[in-house]
Amino acid sequence: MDHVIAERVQRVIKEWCAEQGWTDAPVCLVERPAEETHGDYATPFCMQASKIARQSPRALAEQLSARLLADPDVARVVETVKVAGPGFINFTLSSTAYAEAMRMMLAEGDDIGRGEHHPHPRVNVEFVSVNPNGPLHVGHGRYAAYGDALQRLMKFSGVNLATEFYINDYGRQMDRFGRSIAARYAQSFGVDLPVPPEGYLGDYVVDIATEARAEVGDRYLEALRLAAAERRVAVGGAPSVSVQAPDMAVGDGVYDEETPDDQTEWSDDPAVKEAVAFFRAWGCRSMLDAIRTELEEYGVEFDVWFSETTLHEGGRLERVIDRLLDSGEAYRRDDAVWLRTTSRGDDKDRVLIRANGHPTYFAADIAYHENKLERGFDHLINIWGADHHGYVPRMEAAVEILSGRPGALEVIIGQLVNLLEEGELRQMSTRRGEMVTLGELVEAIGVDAARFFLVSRSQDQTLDLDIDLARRQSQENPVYYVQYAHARIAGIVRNVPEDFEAAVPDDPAVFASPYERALIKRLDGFAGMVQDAAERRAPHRIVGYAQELAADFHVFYKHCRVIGVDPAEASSRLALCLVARRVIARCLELLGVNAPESM
RNA sequence: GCGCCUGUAGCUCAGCUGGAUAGAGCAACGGACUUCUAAUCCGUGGGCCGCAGGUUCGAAUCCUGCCAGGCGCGCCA
Repeated sequence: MDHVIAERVQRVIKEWCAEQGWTDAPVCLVERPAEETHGDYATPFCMQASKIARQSPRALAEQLSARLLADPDVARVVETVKVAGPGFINFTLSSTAYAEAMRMMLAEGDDIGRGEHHPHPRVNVEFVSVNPNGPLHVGHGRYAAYGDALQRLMKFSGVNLATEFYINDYGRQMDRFGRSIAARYAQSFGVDLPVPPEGYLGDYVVDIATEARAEVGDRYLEALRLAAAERRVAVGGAPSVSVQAPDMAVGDGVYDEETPDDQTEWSDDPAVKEAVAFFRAWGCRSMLDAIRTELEEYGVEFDVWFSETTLHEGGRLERVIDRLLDSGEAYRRDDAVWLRTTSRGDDKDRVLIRANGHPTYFAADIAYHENKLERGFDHLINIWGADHHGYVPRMEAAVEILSGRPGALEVIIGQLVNLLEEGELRQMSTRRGEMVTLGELVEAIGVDAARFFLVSRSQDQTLDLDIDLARRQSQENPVYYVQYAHARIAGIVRNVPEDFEAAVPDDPAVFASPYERALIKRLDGFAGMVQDAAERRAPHRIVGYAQELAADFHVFYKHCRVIGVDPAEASSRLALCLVARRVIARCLELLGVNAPESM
């Protein structure tokens, strides 16, 4: 309907401009006015063209509206043409336009709104990508809901796309996690081996240690006794570090390098190292299983799970760094290897290999993104939390160097979730184990409400989530409003007599009410909304659209009966219901929310 | 200090590649169920769109400055 009317109006106006001899006339926009009394469509063309025409916008509009009405193609779908306001031309649609639009939408079936599939470019969307050393928290839930809705939306709009989870299973944080589990394991045997000061103190660490003990018994007990003994010597008899959490948030400025615990480790004894390696691997597998299961229950699945460790083990890092050195994009200075990211807009060059010989996280990320490009992806989308936005310029520069073209990497920064409980801001820390997990949120309000709510706001907006409200809201959450519309339609369809057929008869009396027309117009806007939301990476628009659609349906439902009216009206309304049901179901599917048949 | 994000109704937020009288949900108040599900519908009240300039026929939207909040700025991950 949008295109049908826009094209016809634009053609007439273009012809008219040509007759006037204007070569640089402005583009004629045809849009839906915000105010319903202004008609179904409107164009501000005359205001824009009045300068060239050397006439007032209104005078121009009078001439053009007469011309438009005289055109048979326009007259078919347009009921009235009016000049209004400062010089708008407003149109209202004819009943023929509604009937034609409905026939087209009905014929599209389940594919209504689906974009044409484009095999190129191949797009990779990476999101969530956490260290597997703790449960997912609410912020991850937001990025998961956003990323998954975005990938579903982009696929539906026609993009060739695969999703990916990067497992940060390498490095110091994982070592600390391994030693935290080892300490809990040792403690379960009564050994005084405290959790490291930079370790993880959540109860789930104890659970993992318990599982490990059930599996391996006391196999690592002696090694950890040794670690406890050596450690006591190393700290010179000072009281061992309390098992209680230090009052310290993540990222409070304490440099990791200066943490003595990391420098001394527990012991150089091979048996101790082996024990720590075991608990690190055990914990990683255990957490990863838990995360995968939790995401599945949350309705989020990935095409590829990519382990950072495989980059280090396969010699990939060395290869890519050699390549960068050969090409001159990287260089050596002060015993370190640097990447010349300043050549691509970064503030300063970045270290790839530290003076101590260890690669940085950045180096691993470069190897990883090179791998994505080698796997044939043309466009890489990464969804990161706001706390990583300082990392964006160097990564964009790196991918530009790797791919040879700017813009191959698109980083979408998601803002954080502030949790409010009893009106108080709740600080979160993975290591202290003090946080609201995604699991707790889902338990409180359910998957449907959690996903619907967490994706309902623009991702670049910080989101205040009041836990108490979320708990209470379970009955009045907007998600139920949309689901209820779906269930109501399902009810109608169930109750329709067998011989009923959905169809749009050629009868001017069909779709005469404003309630039916509003619903048809809304449904007609679905395809445009999909394309727009996909291009803008804005799945929250689906939420707004779905609520508006549901509202239009509930009004229709109140005023227009389907069963028990005359046959032409009944079959046309049934057609309207079927299309509405498909579109609501599609919106909910794109959001990862259930579309219930009854409630 | 520099960079990114954000300031819109009592609350949570849409609208931001410029269009007419700025919207929704929640909260408040008043109505509507003999008929396909009342988790619904109808109505009422509620706004210097952070502030000040600029561009434009037209600015919540674009530009500049200021104010306020969040995040970031390491040879950490």
